[in-house]
Amino acid sequence: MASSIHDLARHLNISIGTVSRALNGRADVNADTRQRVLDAAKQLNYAPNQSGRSLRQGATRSIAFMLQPHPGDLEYGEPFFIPFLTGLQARLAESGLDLIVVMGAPGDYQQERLRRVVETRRADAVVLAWTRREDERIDYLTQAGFPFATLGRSRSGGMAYPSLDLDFEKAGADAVDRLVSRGHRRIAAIRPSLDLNFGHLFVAGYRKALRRHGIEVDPGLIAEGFINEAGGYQVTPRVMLAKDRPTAIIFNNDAMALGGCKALAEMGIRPGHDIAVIVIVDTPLCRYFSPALTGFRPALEPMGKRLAEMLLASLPAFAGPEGTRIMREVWPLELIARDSD
Amino acid sequence: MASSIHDLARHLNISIGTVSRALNGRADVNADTRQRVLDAAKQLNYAPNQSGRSLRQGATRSIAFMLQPHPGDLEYGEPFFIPFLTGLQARLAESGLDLIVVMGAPGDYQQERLRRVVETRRADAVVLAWTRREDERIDYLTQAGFPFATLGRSRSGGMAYPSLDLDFEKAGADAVDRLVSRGHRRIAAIRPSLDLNFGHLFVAGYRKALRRHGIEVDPGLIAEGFINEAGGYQVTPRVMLAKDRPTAIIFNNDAMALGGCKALAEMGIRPGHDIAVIVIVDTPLCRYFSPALTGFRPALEPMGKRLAEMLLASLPAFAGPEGTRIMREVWPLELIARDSD
DNA sequence: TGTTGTTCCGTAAACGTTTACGAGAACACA
DNA sequence: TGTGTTCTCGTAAACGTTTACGGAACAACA
Repeated sequence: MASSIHDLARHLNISIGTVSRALNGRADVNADTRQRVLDAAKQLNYAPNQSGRSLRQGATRSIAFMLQPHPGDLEYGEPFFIPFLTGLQARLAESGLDLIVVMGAPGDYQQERLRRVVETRRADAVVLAWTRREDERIDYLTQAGFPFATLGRSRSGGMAYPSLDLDFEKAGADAVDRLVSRGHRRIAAIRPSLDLNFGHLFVAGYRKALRRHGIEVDPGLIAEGFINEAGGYQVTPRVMLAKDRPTAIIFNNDAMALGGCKALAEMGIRPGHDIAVIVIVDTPLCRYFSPALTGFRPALEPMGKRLAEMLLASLPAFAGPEGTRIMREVWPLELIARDSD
Repeated sequence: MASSIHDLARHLNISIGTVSRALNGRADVNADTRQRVLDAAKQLNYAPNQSGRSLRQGATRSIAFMLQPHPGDLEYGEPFFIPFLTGLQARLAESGLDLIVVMGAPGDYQQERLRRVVETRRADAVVLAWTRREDERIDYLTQAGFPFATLGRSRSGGMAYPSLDLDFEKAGADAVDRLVSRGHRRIAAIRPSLDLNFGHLFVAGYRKALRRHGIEVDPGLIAEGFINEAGGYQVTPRVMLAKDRPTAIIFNNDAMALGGCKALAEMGIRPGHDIAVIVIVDTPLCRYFSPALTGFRPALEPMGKRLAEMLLASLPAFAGPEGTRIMREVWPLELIARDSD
């Protein structure tokens, strides 16, 4: 089954050097020799051995993405990344690169897996997600001189790498603006750990907008939970027990909102009627929930494509004009108004 | 940064052969030579180049899993697999194997990507999911003699491979039993394409149980939709317009149920009050939905571990006693009774 | 004829490992 | 002293590629 370049050479009675050159489209090979090689390759079902090629070229032609279940949540994972990965893979494939996703264990913060990928040279570059405010992965990669790009910002690594993020800060502010314009002044925020940079940004925007409207930020209206259904469920009652009850809640994401709405329902509070609800990162769940939840929709697949482009531009082997090396982009989050606020 | 076995040898003034033997724990190397090598390896931050090793050994020490967004759904993907992959990766890591997930484009049915992985020898074995009733991927792999295992059954490939599946047929039947015992006789089923084997199995169990109870199967109460929120939303009204309205609906999975409940809500029908709802594959969403949805919970992470074990047992390099080669297991689905039925 | 250039191809080294083979040293034993 | 055994290590080949280099064949031109 496994036919090598030697098989082709023997079959055609030419040297392996010529076969390789023909396969790789080099100029110094006769046109019909090339054709014969190509035909034979098809006939013998030839495909280059990736290990041999990588070894010789010092490049694997593949990009690694690290996927990891939420800490504290082994039940279900993050559907968020699938469309992003689809876009990423599509663009990388255009340049002949494979995308491989390496799974990490739930708790280990990826450090070990990352080292393993880098040191055993399993990939030519890495794409990071779930960036933390201070992110040791980024420090490690910059210090090791290994190419990478991130989905999400961080303060680590001197920002000398391509990164693409969503404007969670603006979304947080927009959510507040919208609620205030509808008469709300007691607005709660349910967020994940501030260590997660998007959580930090969301709350930063939320605070800023409140102040702009002359509303004092009440710490009792901000609560932190695990970034899943259980987190929202546990934490939402806490803000509802504040002296002066909130009339609106902004949730970081769909899962937290789902858990939160469950808690509200158990307290006899109906989202969309008795309280306004907005979620920052919109998903199909928000759309099909009853009431349909107002949220901000990210363009995940285009983002995947774009980050691939930015990463490619930073790789010497693919770089275009020198000027376009490091890029940092922040994409807007589009408000989808529905029934919950 | 990248230190090779030659660097170690030069540094210690011994031959690369000895270094390699020391690193690989072979017997014919002096105890303190080994210790010196190990120390130097740590000091020089040595990690074996994966390409070199694979090339020499003819094995990559990694297993591939194919992940692919739903056809017709580029918005969000399948969180189902994350805990499964976590279990898979954990068990594989114990045997020194890496798990890589290769992303496919949404439409391409994986055939091309699969060929690519196999022919370029990027992995030593493959794990397949979303098995179809007749699955050309399985045919291809068996015919190519490439090791693999599947999450889900199929009729393809002569069953000469390890596979692990959930008992969707029994779950379908159990759901019917439960509903009948609560007085329902008009029970609808919302399913995905019958080509997806779990969809087929679920409906088979549903039909069988109905007949056992002497209830005629009404084709008007079975509807097919995309296996996502939109699918459930589109298709649910169809069964509700049957002459003799159903009093209960069984949904294939959470996303379809979410869409279906939305459609019901718009018709003024309240799940748990006006109609009973059960979903086959339970998720946290079911638990936190209002009303909480009765469903059947799979043990995803243990399943990942188990399938890894079965796959390992089928690989010559890892096989234990010869007798334990091909295994096929079907795991039960545990009913979680909640408020929706 | 001699020189120069072009086109095409073969040779061989190199990438970083693992491993079969053999050899030197040390030791045991008669 | 001679023989055999054991321990330890070095040598070199091999895995499947890519590619620098050089050479053969031929054409063009003076």
